[in-house]
Amino acid sequence: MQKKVTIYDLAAKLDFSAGTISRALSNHPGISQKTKGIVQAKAKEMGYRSNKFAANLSKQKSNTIGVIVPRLNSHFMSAVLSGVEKVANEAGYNLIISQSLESESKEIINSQVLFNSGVDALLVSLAYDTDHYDHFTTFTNRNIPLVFFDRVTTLPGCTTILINNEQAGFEATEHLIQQGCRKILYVGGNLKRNVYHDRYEGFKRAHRIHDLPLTDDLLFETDLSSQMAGKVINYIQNHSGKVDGLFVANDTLAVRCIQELQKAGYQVPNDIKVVGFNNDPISEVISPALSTIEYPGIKMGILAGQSIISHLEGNLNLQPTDSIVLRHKLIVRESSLATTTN
Amino acid sequence: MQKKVTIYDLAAKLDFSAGTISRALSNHPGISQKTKGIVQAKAKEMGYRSNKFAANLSKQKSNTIGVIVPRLNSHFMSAVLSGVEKVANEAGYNLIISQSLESESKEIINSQVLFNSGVDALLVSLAYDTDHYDHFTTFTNRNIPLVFFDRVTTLPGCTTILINNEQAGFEATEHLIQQGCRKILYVGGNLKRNVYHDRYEGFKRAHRIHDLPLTDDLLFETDLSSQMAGKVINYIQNHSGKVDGLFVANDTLAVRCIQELQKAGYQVPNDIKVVGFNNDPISEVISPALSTIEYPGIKMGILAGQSIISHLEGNLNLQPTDSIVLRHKLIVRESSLATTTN
DNA sequence: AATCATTACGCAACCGATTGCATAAATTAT
DNA sequence: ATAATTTATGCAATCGGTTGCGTAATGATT
Repeated sequence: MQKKVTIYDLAAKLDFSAGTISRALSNHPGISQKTKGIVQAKAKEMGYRSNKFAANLSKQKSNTIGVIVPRLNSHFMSAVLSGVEKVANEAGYNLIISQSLESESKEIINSQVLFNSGVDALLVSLAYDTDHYDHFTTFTNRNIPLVFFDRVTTLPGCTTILINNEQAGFEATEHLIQQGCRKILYVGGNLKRNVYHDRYEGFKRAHRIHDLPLTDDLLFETDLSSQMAGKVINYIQNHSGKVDGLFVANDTLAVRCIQELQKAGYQVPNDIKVVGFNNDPISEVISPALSTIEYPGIKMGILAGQSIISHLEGNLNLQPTDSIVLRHKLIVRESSLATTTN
Repeated sequence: MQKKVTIYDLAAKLDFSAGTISRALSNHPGISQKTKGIVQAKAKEMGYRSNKFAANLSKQKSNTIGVIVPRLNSHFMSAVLSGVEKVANEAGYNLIISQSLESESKEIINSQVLFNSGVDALLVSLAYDTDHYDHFTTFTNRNIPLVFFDRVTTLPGCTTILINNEQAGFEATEHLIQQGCRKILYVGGNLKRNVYHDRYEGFKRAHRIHDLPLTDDLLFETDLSSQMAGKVINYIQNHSGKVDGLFVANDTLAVRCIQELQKAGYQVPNDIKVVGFNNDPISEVISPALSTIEYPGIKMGILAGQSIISHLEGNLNLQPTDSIVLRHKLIVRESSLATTTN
């Protein structure tokens, strides 16, 4: 069990004051090069390591960014986190990551824990059922940068990072319409989450613009668990009209739906055309390959990280109330193509 | 900008000493119920929040677990992290997660940063090219629990959590042999990493036991990037013998290989049978569905978390040098089945 | 050589909570 | 009523760096 070396140990050994040691180690201009050299050499020799607790305490800054996501283990989320981590790491920030597991109460607890842990900033993607946002005021009150990504809400002074879900929903739906679909079912998540709500809005706009009647029975709200695929197919089978298109709010569920459809004897895309969302790796692997909306996870993470860090470092090239909208892209694959070419 | 409330503010308002406030808040037995009630009520009223830095500094404990993984964004890793986070969160620990991005130098830096951040324990899955392990002695010297998972090394006093890769490799290979394969190519990662090395050992053992000749040209070492799939197929095409089996060390690459094989005109499983590793979601989606080894990510995460926490809390039901081996399972799907039934 | 600027460093307060020890107050025993 | 306990609280040092301000030492200026 090695004993720890403090600046006081160094000070004693070198006959300097602790203050000088501290400044020498942090390369303060008021310390001579010679002294810095001596101190830094000795520090290395004695295996000195700065105690972050003490430093944080006196600087009132932790160099830590808190993150709350619904779950870690999705392709999209881990891509975002990977991007954030990369940027944060390069800028010398640590990441404390926690999961709300889609529960508002856990989100509240986690945000308080992170607050108490003294994070310098907080990055959040909202839980499935979050209704109130009071737990975030603690941060805004203290001027701690608060950034939302993907599943966002508009809180005064907070940056949001997302794609244009309405437009993406529109494009996906319009594409299906152009491929000949007349009865398209929207399979989404909780409509109070912007992402599912906005996509539905785009879905509706596409119907309006293309003069396609839209009834409430073409909205299927789910919790996005993969078990829902079976229910979706049941719903389709029992539906009065002949559903010929499916716009599913994530690829995982879309793929399950395709599998269930095939099991139930449907041909994709001949009987039903399907478009997913996210461009998850599985979308390229399923047969037929799934048309989807490319959703730039890593880029979103990098931008989120950069935004936060520029806030923190004061390079406010972004107004604190800014909203960053990333480009998305409809990727057309076989699952949605009309077979007019044969 | 709210001002922060300290125990001194509470002490002043309530005319107690700071020590009493501290004890009252932490439910110390030497404080009367009445006082505790008063203090806790006032603390809530004034919005008091404990300053972790100060607490950490005086307690020399951070309630934080550091994690270093090669990358966040893989199905397996995010599953593990999800499990760890769940356990840690429930036990009141924070997780600081960092990526080595498969580079030893970044792993070294990250470990030092985490050390300086005062993590109470460190959980590591090694980078692709890590050769030396000196950067971990800082932790063992200070009796900071160090746990390796999946990509492990044996360091004195460290727990490792993994599956029996040798046996898994054996089973996968034996299965291919039993399905009639005679020339099986092992497509693995860096052989100095236990996981790829051990699977190769199992691969060899299966050959020995089944009296199948094994030559060095049946080992294809890769960096596991998906671009390698093309090279694997080239290699197969130019190979003197007719390769009829493929054992690939992860599903992502295995799926790419299947796709490339199909592009090149091979029939899977008729011409070449394929077994992957990890039971990634894509393995069920590809056609033909990919045989693979089930690899319990979340469970591994949960166990890793529990192991660390029991170390920290002193419930040493595990000897510090213990190694935890999780059960794996060969999942047979179409990609490896002999078509004897038709 | 005397004066003025710089430069290099030390002093000591501070960040906020924890905790061993001492003491005062309340309770019980004699 | 007094001594012996028990209970409740205060005191003050401690954790390890950081930083504003003051001063000594060095060098430049005339």
